[in-house]
Amino acid sequence: MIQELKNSYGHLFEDVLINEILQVGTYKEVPAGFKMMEIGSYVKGMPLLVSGAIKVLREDKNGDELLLYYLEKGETCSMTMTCCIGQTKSEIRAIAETDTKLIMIPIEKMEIWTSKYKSWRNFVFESYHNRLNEMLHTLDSIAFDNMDERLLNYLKEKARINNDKTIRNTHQEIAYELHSSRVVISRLLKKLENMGNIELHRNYIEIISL
Amino acid sequence: MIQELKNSYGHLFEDVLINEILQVGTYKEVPAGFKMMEIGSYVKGMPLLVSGAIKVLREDKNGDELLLYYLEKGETCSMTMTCCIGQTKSEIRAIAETDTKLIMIPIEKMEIWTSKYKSWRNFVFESYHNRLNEMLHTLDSIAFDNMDERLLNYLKEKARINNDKTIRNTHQEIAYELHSSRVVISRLLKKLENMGNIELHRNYIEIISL
DNA sequence: TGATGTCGGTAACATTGGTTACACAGGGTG
DNA sequence: CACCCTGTGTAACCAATGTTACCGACATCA
Repeated sequence: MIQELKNSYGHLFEDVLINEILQVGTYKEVPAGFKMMEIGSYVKGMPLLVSGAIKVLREDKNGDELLLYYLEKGETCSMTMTCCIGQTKSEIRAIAETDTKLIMIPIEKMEIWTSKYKSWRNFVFESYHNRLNEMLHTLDSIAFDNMDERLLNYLKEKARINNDKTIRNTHQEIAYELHSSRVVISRLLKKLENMGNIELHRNYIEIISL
Repeated sequence: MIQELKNSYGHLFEDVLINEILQVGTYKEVPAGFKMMEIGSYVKGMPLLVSGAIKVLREDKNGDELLLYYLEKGETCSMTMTCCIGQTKSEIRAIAETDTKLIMIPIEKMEIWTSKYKSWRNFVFESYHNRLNEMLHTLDSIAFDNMDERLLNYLKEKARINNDKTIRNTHQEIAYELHSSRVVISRLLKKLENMGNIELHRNYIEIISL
C-alpha cells in the first residue's frame, strides 16, 4: 500500500500526511463493474484513487443514465466531499470502469486535515476545480454538440481511460451512457465505420483513427 | 457597508473575519446588465454578494450562450475561486441580472483565510458544494428535459430571482439564454399562454400560474 | 444439432426543435 | 401623418434524434 500511495500521491502530500493516510486509510481493490456508490445512499468515506478508473453517472426520472465523467489515479470524488460536509445523500452513481485500487479515508479526517495540512487543502481545492471543469465540458458537449460528435468523444475518452484501442461494449451500453437509444448509436457507429474511423464487431469496436 | 455585510454574512463569519473583510474588501454597486466577468479574462478578486443576483453564462464555439445558474445574496462564484487557485482564465461570463451590491476580496486572502478561519473554509466548501449541485441540475435539465419544461423552469427561476411575476425580456433574449431560437420560444410561450399559465405582451410576460 | 437469447443492421415513421420567410402590430420620430 | 425599427405570430419546411418493428448472425447450451 505504501508504495502505491507514494507513487500516486507522493508529490502532492508531505510525508507526515502520507503517514497519517497509511494509519487511518483502508486499502481496497474493486473489480471492473463494481458499484461503488448509489444515488440516495450516504457516504461512508472518501476515496483516493491509486489505479484504475471510476465512471460517474447521473440518472433521470425514468431511471435512464448519463455518463458525467471519469475519475482517475490521483483523483478523488468531489461529490463525495460535498456529501461529507453537507451530510447529504449522494446525487450520483459511481461504478468502477476498470479494476481499481483505492484508499478509503474516514470522513472525519476531511475536516481535520483541511485545517492541518496545506497540501491537503490544495488537493481538495484542486479536486473541486477539476470536477467543475469536467462538468462544464460535459455540459458543453450535451448542450452544443450533436450526437455524432458526442459519440466520437465518448469513444476517444473510453479508449484513453482503458488504455485500449478496443472498446469492449455493446451498442446498447454505449447508448445508455450517452442517454440515447441503441438504434441511433448503431446508425452513427455504422457511419463512422463507413468513413473508416472504426471497425465494428460483435461485442467490441476497434478504433482505427479518430 | 458594515451593516450590509453583517446582514448577509454575519451568521456565517466570526467577528474577527468580518473585520478583516471590512479592511481589505472594496464595496461595489453594479447596475443590471453590467458585465462582471468575461470568458478568457483573468480574475482580480473574489466577489461576495450582498444583494441582487448575477447570472452565469457559458458560450459555445459560435458565440451562442447558455445560462448556467444564478448567484444570489450570501453566495460567491466558485468558478472564480477555481481560477484564483489555478491562475487560469475564466471559463464563464458573469452578468448582473439585477442591480447588485457586492464586496470584492483580493485573491491573496483566499489562501490565508482558508488556513486561518474555519468559518471561511466552511463557506468556501459550502460554496463549491452548491455550485456543483446547481451544475448538476442545469445538466439534468438540458440532458433530460424538453424545451417546454426548460422554458417553464426558466420562467419560474427568473420570477423568483427578480422577485417579480413579470418577466421583462423579449422572446429573443430568452432564446439566447436557453440556447434556442426565437421562433421556437415564441411557439412554446404561445402554448403556455393558451394553457392559461402566462399572458404575453410586447417586451414582457406576466406569469399567471406555473 | 436444434432451441434460445443476445447483438447488430435497417427500414419506416414520429417527434422535437431549428430555419426561413413573411405579415402585422406597437411605438417612436421626422 | 408617413416612415421605420423592433418584437411577435405563424406557416412551411428541414434536420436530428427517437421509436417500433423485424430480420439475420452469432454464441451457448442442452
